[in-house]
Amino acid sequence: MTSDTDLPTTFAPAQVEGPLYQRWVDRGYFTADAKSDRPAFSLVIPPPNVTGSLHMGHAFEHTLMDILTRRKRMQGFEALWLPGMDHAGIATQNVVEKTLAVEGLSRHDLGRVAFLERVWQWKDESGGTILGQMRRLGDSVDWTRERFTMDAGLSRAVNTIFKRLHDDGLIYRAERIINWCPRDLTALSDIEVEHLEEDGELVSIRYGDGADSVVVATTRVETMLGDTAVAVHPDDERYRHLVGREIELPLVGRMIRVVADEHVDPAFGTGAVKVTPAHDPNDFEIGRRHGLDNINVMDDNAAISLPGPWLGMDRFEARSAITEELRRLGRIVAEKRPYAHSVGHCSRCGTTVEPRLSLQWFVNVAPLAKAAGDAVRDGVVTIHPQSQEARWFAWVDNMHDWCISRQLWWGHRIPVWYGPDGETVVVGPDDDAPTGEGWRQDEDVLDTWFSSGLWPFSTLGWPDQTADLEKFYPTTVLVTGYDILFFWVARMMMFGLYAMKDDPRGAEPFHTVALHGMVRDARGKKMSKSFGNVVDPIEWIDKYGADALRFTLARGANPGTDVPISEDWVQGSRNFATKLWNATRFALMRGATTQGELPADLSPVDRWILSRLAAVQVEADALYDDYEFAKVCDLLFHFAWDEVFDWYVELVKAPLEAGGAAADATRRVLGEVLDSVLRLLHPVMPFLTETLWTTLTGGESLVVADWPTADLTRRDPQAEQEVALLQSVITEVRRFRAEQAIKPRTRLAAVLAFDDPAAAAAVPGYLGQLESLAGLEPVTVGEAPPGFQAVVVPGVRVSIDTSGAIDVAAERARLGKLLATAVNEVALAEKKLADPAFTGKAPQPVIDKITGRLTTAQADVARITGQIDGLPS
RNA sequence: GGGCGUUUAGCUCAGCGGGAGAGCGCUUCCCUGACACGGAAGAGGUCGCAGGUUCAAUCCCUGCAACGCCCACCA
Repeated sequence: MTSDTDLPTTFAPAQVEGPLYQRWVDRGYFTADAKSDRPAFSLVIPPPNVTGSLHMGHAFEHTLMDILTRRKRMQGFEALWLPGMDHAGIATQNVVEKTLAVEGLSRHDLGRVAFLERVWQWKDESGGTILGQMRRLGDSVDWTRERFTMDAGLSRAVNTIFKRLHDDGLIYRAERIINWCPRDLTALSDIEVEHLEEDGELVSIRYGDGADSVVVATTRVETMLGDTAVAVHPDDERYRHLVGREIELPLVGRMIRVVADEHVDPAFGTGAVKVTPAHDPNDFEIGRRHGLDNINVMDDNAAISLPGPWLGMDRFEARSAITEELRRLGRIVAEKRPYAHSVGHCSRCGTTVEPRLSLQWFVNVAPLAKAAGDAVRDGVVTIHPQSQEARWFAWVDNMHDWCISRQLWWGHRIPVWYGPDGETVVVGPDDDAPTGEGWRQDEDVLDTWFSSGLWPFSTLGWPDQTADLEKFYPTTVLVTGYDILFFWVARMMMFGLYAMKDDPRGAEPFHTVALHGMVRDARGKKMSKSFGNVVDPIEWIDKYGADALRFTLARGANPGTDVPISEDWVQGSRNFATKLWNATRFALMRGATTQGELPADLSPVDRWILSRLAAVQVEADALYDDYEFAKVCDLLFHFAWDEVFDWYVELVKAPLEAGGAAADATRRVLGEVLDSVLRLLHPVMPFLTETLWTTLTGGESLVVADWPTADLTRRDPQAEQEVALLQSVITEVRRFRAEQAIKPRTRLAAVLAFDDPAAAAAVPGYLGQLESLAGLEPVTVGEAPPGFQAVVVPGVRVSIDTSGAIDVAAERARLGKLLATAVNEVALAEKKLADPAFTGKAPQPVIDKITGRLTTAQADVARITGQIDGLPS
């Protein structure tokens, strides 16, 4: 009766996973064919500069994408990841590769090396960031800006979009106030600036003298050197006499104008504002309106550049020095310290950002952002979960122009050339760069999000009309974290909608944005180096298996919310994996098979589990479709473990022992159920299910197997009811035994009697199961002899031979508790039903439900009372 | 300064107008020939606080509190 299985007795993930992965790759399961006539399912996988590195968050993201892809592939789609790490050709990755080369690693080590993380986290002795490191490595690595090379395809795409936007007037070069990082020596876009609440100072200074004086306040005293005006509100009576006149700027001695501008809030402070057009965005706008001069007072390092006593002094030193001097001159009217206000910091290195006038390249985002907002508003693109849409609109509808030039060492150089006579030429993808004396290319590189924003189509060969682009654009879904909604998703939307606007298939880069949360530790804390709670996914994969880690991540993946993860959970998943392994092994030993048709004549237990399977399949499909991975995992976990393994397999043991046609049928059903369960679980536990499934079915691979579809004709409410009754009989007897402290090995004789025909018809068919699962032996049907103790469930009385030796007190206590809840239930239901307000207004189904509840509760009361009365005194 | 979210069992989280759920942890019993990474039976919550709407509120509304996140050019 025991058949051979290929499964080792113990489950060792490592021995299963590596070889399988290689086999899938070798057979091309991970490549997609643009020419196939299968429907396309494509998703965008973030380039490495987006995901950062192969840390837990990356593992999480990969897990979600792979879950989607595997299921879709099984459902008959041509599934494509765009384009996977192997094709990544963006600038950052080149840097990374060179870095890895220095350490003697290759890209194939990516799975084990948290590569980019390392690059970003590098600090030299002075606390410098990546820049310093690159300079340090400069001797051994050839990566100067000029010689930097990029993937040709991406380069072409970047140049194409740049030129198109420029020619449409959507990219321009201008002097604007930008966020400047004096440490990294580069401009930053708005979202690269992190605002932090800080204790600063608010200093009120008197400008001008006598009747022509006015008090202004500032948190950045040093900028006063560049003031070119004082602004007041046009309707402010207090200052009306000053408007248009000039007053003297202290320390500097320059005469500055008093201007009237709507921007000034007369109720704030003194109602007068110092205007520094070169160091404040608001002031810059005021300056533009009034034709003021822009005086830049700092150099790239944020040291004072204005000739005078403070020349060369750092901005913060200058702040106190200048304050001191003003105080000496009696110019300071008030000082508020500490003054809490928020200050911008470089998101890369933490340095306080200096708003500063600078000549940079910008994208005019208004029309692009509007399109991005409309796409979601019009339902062309769906953001999932929907609750995140609000954030999207708030952002997209209020976006400022995007500063895209960076003074960094890596990145895609701006495709603009300047001629000796002031010419400016934007070089398109098919143009030759101008040559000759005096021509030079713009020194700056593009914001990394500029090239990343092209990802969905540049990776498909755009601007060429490739077969890939034809088939896979627009992509089906983008899976990514809510933290980069604005960084990356927004850029892809803007570029996609713009660049592909003439595409008949649709311009949007993806139809659905599925947002997930951040991976956190067991206490819900963000994983971070400083907390010391960062876990390398490889560590847990080695310890518990990739399936265990993946199942854990998937099981925590509620859309849009963060995922706490801890070793305990991974252990739990590993336990589930082991359970699956052992259960399947057992089934194989008992001859479970997937060969042949399902027999028409099945036992109620077989019909029950098939019925449940059909229900679970329907539910699982709906959840998978809705990106509800946590719920899918939960559903399948409980169906497999509780229903299939703990009940079905146990109930079926006795019939299988008995043999015959019924046993053959059950072997087939067992095979059928496992087959489907393994398929359903494959997306979330690919390695384990592949091994088990191929052994069970002899099939080639789950990767190319069909997704199971629910057979609704198998739904069988009667069988479900019957088994539910059986389960409650067994459970009640077990509970009785446990409370009576009856040794598990002790076999007790029992006699069954029935209170309703359905039970009388069903239960006698399960005497074998009652014996093995409830520890009863022998079990007969008939009149209960005196002295037997009755365990009663609705419809069935099980009289058990306890040889008079039962713990009456314990039993009385147990029954008393049951009675109390039943009595309570009756009272509650009666009260409700007696209330005309309830019966008058509640919907009929609810009333029926309560009525039904009352009936059962009343029956329970009678039943339990009878039991208590039957107890020996 | 705006906006959003969270508050349910010891921990991490589901649920969301009509009988409080899961995983882990905990208690008791059991090494029964698939599995002790297991099996069986349990304990544990006035669903943040205060009002309101409703026949009915953990679920809807209002206020409050705590925590968290995002956004922000108010000197």
